[in-house]
Amino acid sequence: MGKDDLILSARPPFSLSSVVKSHGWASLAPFSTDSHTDGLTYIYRLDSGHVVEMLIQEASDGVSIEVDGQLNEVECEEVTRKVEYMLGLDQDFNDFYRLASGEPKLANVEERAQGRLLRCPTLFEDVVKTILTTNTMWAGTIRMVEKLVSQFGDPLSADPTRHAFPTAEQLAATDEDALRSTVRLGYRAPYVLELARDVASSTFDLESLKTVDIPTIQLRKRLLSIKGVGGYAAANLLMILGRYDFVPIDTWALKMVSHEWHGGGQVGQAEVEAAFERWGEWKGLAYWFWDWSYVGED
DNA sequence: GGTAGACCTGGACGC
DNA sequence: GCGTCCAGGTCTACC
Repeated sequence: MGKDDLILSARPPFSLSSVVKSHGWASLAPFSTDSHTDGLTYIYRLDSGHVVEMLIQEASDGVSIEVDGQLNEVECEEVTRKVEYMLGLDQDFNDFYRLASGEPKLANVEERAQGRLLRCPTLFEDVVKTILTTNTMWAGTIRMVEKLVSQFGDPLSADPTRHAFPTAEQLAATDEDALRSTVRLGYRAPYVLELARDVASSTFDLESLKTVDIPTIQLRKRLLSIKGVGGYAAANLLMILGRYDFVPIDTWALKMVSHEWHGGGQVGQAEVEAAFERWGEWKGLAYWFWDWSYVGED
């Protein structure tokens, strides 16, 4: 495989920019955005162990992928499969757009091709990152993920200062003290370690949850069985998995709903759920892309 | 089923 | 430079 020779098409409407801006994942290692090329880069560890940098850019009907170095046919197929999943190229939001067309607060979702949420190549990486978003500021999440990647991920051969996200096996081989003292995970360290060990030992087939054909409520229960994953984290992960039946309720959600419908007064989970109940299986997306009136001080 | 308190880190602030 | 307070979800124990 040479440069610029992978072109993937997406189900329209599609906007790479919308996927990149869909949530904060693009600013967490080993993702990065490139202002010069307006593209998304990701340092990816192939199944073979070979670490490459992928540059993903908008193309006419989808995206182009440029990979540093030569890939064989099997590796090209792997990169194609992963990028299709990460960007949700085949995801269909037409039912959501039809519902949203009557709601002024969601008036632009179709025009902006909003709906897809950027995903990591493995659910393991998405779960670890989600755990690292809980009970901390966003700057703390960025810092923890960066340290986790630089300490335990395999280096990019072209630039050994940059690394891929560590595999479950690599994290399973470390210990709680290292995760606490080096990565500063605090009380999250045993959660990440337990998950890594369960996945590495095949005690927990986490990746199968990407495609498992079970009701959302059951999928949520499986996610909640992971230590460190509570209601907010499970709803966030369900969104990543393309299930939008739950709203990820954090302090920001409470604040937004409070100002949108309750005059800034105190609200709880029940009020947030009630506010989006009418959106049914799309309530997570309706919440996510809602055009909030309150901009606040943060 | 609901609730209180502990868990950690880093930033802000006062002294 | 040091101490204190605070923000951020989840877990566990208890009622």
